[in-house]
Amino acid sequence: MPARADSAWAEHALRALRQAGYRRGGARTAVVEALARHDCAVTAIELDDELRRRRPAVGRASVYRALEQLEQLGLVQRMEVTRGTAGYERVEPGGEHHHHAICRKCGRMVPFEDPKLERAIARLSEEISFEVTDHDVVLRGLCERCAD
Amino acid sequence: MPARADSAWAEHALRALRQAGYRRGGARTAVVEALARHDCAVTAIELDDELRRRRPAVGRASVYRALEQLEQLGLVQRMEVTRGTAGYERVEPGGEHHHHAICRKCGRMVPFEDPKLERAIARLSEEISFEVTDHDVVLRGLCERCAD
DNA sequence: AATCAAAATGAGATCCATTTTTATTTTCTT
DNA sequence: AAGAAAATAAAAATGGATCTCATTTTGATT
Repeated sequence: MPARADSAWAEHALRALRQAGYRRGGARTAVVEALARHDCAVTAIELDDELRRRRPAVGRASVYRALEQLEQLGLVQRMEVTRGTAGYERVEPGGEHHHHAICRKCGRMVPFEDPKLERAIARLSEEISFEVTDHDVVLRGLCERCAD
Repeated sequence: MPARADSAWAEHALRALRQAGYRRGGARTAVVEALARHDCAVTAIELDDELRRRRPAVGRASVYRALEQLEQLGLVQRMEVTRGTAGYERVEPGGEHHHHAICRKCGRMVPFEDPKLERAIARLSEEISFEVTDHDVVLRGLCERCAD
């Protein structure tokens, strides 16, 4: 489980961006720092809300652009959290990562991890004629609170 | 692997709809039959294109409505195929189902199935404090053709 | 068969997350 | 300090999905 306010990840991400040839930029840095503050998936809109009121304000397009670049470098993971809106969360450098159970009623997201699942996916990725770089598992149903 | 043009599924679905209290309706039936013709995920837009030119034409809203009802009853599975667009495909009554590897370059979708993966997910679904009804696994990467 | 309330439908308007455009500012090299 | 390339913000555009509402169809009840 990732720690809250993971500034180690922020440094890691900024370093990786630099190394990938990106120049430094205030908006992108702000997005990285905002992501570091969240311990589970955030939507672009939520990030935009957080960062719009800053001085200087960060534009919506910059948020999306930064998220895309971060995803490209494998620094964040993108997933659909509700119909039509994506959530983003940081990927720990160690490689360990979690997936999510999402409640179809209230939208609550419960993270989980499972080595067996990861192993099955890893094996599978080798077998198919496809260069797999990423995977995403979502369980859907009802959370404790919403279950009848 | 589901057979092409699965009319058994269509009958199954129409029966289930009836049983769920829905009256019969031309648009919904047309959507069911269209889904039965496809052996892998189709987008709502694609279905709309197919059905719009029919006599009588099926409206876009009816396509989305039907898909939502079918999904609710567990008759079709919804998944994100590309950023911001969902794909739908029929769920076989037997319970066997497949997942997809999706190419980030060309969007090509390669279905696969894996009992080990299913088993890992089934076990997991028991363990977490969540009433899991559904799951979705997506592998992303480059397909044979697009791999450098 | 006729009636009627409820359900289903289609066309278009609308919503909303995301992307594109464009003019401006910032970064970094020379 | 100068200039080319990259980054940015604001606004407009895009596009999938949803909503509205007037009309048609369905199926239970006469």
